[in-house]
Amino acid sequence: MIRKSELEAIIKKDLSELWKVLTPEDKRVVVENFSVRSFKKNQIIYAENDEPMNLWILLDGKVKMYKNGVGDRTQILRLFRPVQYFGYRAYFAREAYVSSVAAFEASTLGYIPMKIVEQLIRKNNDLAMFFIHELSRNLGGSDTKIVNLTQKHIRGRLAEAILILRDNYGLEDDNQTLKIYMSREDLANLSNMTTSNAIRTLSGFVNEKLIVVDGRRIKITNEYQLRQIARFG
Amino acid sequence: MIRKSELEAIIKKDLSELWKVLTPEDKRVVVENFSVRSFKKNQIIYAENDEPMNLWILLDGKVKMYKNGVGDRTQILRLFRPVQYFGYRAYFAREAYVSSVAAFEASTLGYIPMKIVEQLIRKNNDLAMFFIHELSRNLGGSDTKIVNLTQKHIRGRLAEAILILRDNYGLEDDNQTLKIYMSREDLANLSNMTTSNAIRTLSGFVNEKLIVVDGRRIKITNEYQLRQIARFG
DNA sequence: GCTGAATTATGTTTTAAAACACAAATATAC
DNA sequence: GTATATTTGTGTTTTAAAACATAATTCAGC
Repeated sequence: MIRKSELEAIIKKDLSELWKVLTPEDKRVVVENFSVRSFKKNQIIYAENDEPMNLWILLDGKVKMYKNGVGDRTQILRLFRPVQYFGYRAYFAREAYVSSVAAFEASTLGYIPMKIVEQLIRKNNDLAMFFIHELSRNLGGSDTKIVNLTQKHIRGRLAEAILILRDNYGLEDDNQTLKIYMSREDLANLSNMTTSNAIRTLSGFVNEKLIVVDGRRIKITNEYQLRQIARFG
Repeated sequence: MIRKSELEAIIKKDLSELWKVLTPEDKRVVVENFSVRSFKKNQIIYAENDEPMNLWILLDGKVKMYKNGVGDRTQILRLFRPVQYFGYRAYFAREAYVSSVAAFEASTLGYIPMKIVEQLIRKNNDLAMFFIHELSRNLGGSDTKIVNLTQKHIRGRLAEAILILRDNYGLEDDNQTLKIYMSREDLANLSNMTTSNAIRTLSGFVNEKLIVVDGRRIKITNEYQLRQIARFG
């Protein structure tokens, strides 16, 4: 159990983007209704068809949003890093979740009942604009992803996935190594291909000296060329 | 030029969903800033990379939102019918349009500067919730589309496209014929395939007696089977 | 440390869909 | 009403990616 003062410190520090638009009264409501929960690696946070109850806030760790399609295949739709918010879309749409969310690695999450969030939104326009902005950016990304995943070839899709990982999670101190270490299968599910093809194409990039791979560690050595492949591949 | 009283009548009738959440003062602002414009068949309403200026309202006709990808290929992302709203996403995301919108057939559209809409939203929470709801539903649809277009086979994608057209534009009085008459190319662009494959697959459905085709007229004769193909194809 | 499971790797075969080619039918322009 | 362009329709070839098969390697549990 976390003490209330400690909790308030976490919220203030990590929710800054949201926090700064809240009134003192709003802040009190958030603190009263905020909970923290830890998830193990691969643990599911919520699943497709579940009823949306909470606004989730990733405080520490890495999380993937994905959707299961036809015949065992999985598509990773979005990746989250601290401090990002999810779980609100289905609630606002008044429908069940259309995707699942699971932890990539051991992660800490905060959550607030969506009913509380909705009450706050109905009184605070800046908060409403925050969600409008988030939803709008996600929708643009989703529309762009449709075209990338359907029209680009395998090499282009994988190159793009690698660059997305770089943009999302950043690089280690060497300024080259991706800060996320994911399985070939996840890499495949992110870029709409089979695991074998992810492995094969990744090896291709290594042969072409675009990247250096050591287990799950990916080091980008020729970003320019990788970007070319992502654009036209 | 349309008279103000006439304009107000159009707005009240067609914008009802939005209209009913507006205060008298909001309504006055909408009427003052509302314009109407006609578009010919295939005319572009706005294009990718344009700066978003207006909230568009389709009053009459049919409109497609699409995105050009690699090598001439086009993906139709969404279809609109009266009275639906678009053009606001990019403005809220503070980015240029990532897709284009064009008229399928001769259409009439209303538009309001997004600056005005934003001012209204900042004062009216119900209006904010309206856009949150719209964005949320679109985002769910877009995420689902990603999986459908990447994982289903050609037959499944086309079957689904036909059912989407049915849900979007409804049926003629015979309760079987789609109320939209689109080219094989548009049908292909909607379901992520080449025009030849759209033609070929459509012929296949005719042979299997799932549909009857007469030029651009599509009559659904075996909806159950079509739905099966859409689900598992 | 050993054992079984999961992950990574690579070669081969199969297949779905694109690309190409060309003809027929419609639609559009003059 | 004729000419031209566009759309529709089919057959054939090519190709990108999946499916299948089988090791090698790494990881996790006991």
